[in-house]
Amino acid sequence: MVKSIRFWLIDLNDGEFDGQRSIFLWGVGEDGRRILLLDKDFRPSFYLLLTDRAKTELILKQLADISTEIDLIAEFSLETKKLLGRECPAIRVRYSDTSKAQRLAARALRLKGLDSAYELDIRPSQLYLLGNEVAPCSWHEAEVSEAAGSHGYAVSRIYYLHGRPRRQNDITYPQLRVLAFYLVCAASKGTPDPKRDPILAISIKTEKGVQSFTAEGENDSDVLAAFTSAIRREDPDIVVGFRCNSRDWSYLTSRATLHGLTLNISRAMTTPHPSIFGHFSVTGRLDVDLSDLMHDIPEIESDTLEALATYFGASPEKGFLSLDEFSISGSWADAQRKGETTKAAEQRAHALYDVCSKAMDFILQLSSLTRLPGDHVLTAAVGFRVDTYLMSRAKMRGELIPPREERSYLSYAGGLVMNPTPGIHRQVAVVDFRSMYPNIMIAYNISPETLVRGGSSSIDDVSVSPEGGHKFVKKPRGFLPSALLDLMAERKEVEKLAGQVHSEPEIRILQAREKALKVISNATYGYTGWLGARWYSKEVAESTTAWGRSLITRVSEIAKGMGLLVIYGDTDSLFVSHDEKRTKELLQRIKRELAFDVRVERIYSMVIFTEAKKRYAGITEEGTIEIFGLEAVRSDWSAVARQAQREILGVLLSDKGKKAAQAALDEIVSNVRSGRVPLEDFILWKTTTKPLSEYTVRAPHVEAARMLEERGWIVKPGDRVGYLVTKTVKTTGSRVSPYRFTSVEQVDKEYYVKEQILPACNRVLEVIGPES
DNA sequence: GCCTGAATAGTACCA
DNA sequence: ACTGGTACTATTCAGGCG
Repeated sequence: MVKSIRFWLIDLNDGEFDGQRSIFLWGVGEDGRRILLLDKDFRPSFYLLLTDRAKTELILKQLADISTEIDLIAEFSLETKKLLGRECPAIRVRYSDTSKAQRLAARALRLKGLDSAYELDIRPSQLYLLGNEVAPCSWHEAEVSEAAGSHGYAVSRIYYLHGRPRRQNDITYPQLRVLAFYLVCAASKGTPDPKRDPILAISIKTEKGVQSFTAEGENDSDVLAAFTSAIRREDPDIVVGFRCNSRDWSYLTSRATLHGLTLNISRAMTTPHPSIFGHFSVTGRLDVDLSDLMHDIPEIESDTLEALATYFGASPEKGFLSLDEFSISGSWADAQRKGETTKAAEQRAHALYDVCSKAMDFILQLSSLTRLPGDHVLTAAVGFRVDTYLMSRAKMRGELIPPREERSYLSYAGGLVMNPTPGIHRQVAVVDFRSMYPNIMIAYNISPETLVRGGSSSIDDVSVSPEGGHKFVKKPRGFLPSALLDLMAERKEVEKLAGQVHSEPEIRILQAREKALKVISNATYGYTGWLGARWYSKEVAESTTAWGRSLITRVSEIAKGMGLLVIYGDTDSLFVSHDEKRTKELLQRIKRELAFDVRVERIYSMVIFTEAKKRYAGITEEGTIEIFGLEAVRSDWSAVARQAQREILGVLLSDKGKKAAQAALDEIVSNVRSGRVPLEDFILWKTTTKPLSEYTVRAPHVEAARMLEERGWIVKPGDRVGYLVTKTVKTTGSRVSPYRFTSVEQVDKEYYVKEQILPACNRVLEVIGPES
């Protein structure tokens, strides 16, 4: 019996059911039941571009012959598609077997009258999302008939789909079950090694509360078994960890293999398996690694769970209990240590749970917007998010999706950065363009297919970019501008809605939706200059920045023409001398003459510039100090130097004069020399960007990392290395030492005074006149 | 071999 | 692993000097 149901799509994959290839859609029904919907009728397809229409019949026959030869079940049909805006005939090939389809394409492209294959580089489950009105983390309506039994899957119903599900315009989501987990491993010699070091504890947090499984002695097989059954019992929709993709899942799998156990925790009773974007897939559930979230939040300085939790206000009231795996090893038999460690792990599982519930709206909205499944969307880099979003738009418009191509790097000019006027300035307005690059792309219709190659077009029909002289047709609206317009229009609408709605979950969801829209529209310009982009176009990227440079230059000229002082400018912002009346006039003139939206982003009652670009500090009228680019906000400077510079800036910006600042500096220096500073404040943190063996110079942080490696620590690209400069006199080599093996007595304080504190502070003090 | 200034490597910032 | 523009430190290297 066929009936209509509503469901929310959690995850999807393609696999086999009853010996038949099917798309598996894992969802939550309106009644809260966890369900599996099977689409047995979906066949992915790719396209072959037809260059010679007269040969169609012949080509179709040849294609059929090849398929028979390679034993591929395929259907062919002639369709009219668009390629970069131009209509063109294409042969659609519906196929059942991906690798055979690739073989068919390889041979087909040798035939006369065919040119390039499209959409063969996209996975079937992704094609399913793109080609239909189906989106992850969204509500759908579908016609289904119920299958008997649950076939061993962890769902309460299985349905066969009749036709495709249809996405509904509803941004809410059902009550989802979340399970957060945190792993503590023994670390007998540096970084825990799954071959050697057992898992000492796993803490999990669900709606019901916190629970821990701890190893008896060195045997963690019970821990693994308890964790497995806990997941099956709790049946979460979302499994949340921290570094679970880069560490926990493979650690768990390795330990399980060692004990001959199986971590069959997915809804298909399979084990977590590595998938695309360096991600682990737990079929039917969303595996969310919250460490990925930090790439989206630059405000979080250190890349730790504790910093993430603090940012989201999810830390325990009295702070986290310390958890140093290195020191636990060997003392696990001690009941008190064991208890403390377990408590610390529980705090972290709890914090992850809370962070997840606060970040969930954004993750789900981003997934639903881009159509990247909820567990991929955080792991996928910004470029892939834009890529997927554009792919779904292309599909809906009958546009062929361009393949990802190998390209060589070509540089182009970016934003304009002006030389600042050094010194202290009072009453300064920062005027900036709102969403400059997206608006430029819309205004000049900049897109790969609106670009005119060759010079035949009439000058009235095109916009010509400054400097590069690239031409873009004014009509019809381009692919990227139309995407940006939609994104910005929806953003405005969502903003408006958020202002009208007052109930708590709805407001949060709307704000998250807005953030997702913003992320995609802001990244689109950069995306066009990215070699990996399907819609890569250097001309598009460089024209966008060229118009940007021209705009900011004109703003600067207008300001100067009005007798305002232009103190600094970078890309889309301009610092000008401020008084109420003339700033207002400036804005009006810009709007009138340039037809772009500008606003006063900030008014500083005082701002300090050195001679350097991209580095300044200001104080607002409310007394908030903001620092950009200077040492005080650089994570690779020591805390002593950063704090010192911050303090000096504080004195100067509260108008206490240079002498007072100098006095404050003297005190800081003597305090450091007299030795009342903790070790942590001297640590220098730097990130390694590649394997240690690839470094060509003996950089300090690399030397420190090598010392760590000697002691059993594994330093991977992207890891932060903390080190100190010590007094050790060595004839050659460096004077650095990894922080966990250094005592404060070894620290070379003179280095920190002369090479850290004084340069950072003097840079600022030097630009201040003696009388200030 | 030692000193010095220029070139290069490396990182993290701003927009 | 979205872009280019930028500052800054430490290391490395080339060249002058004795």
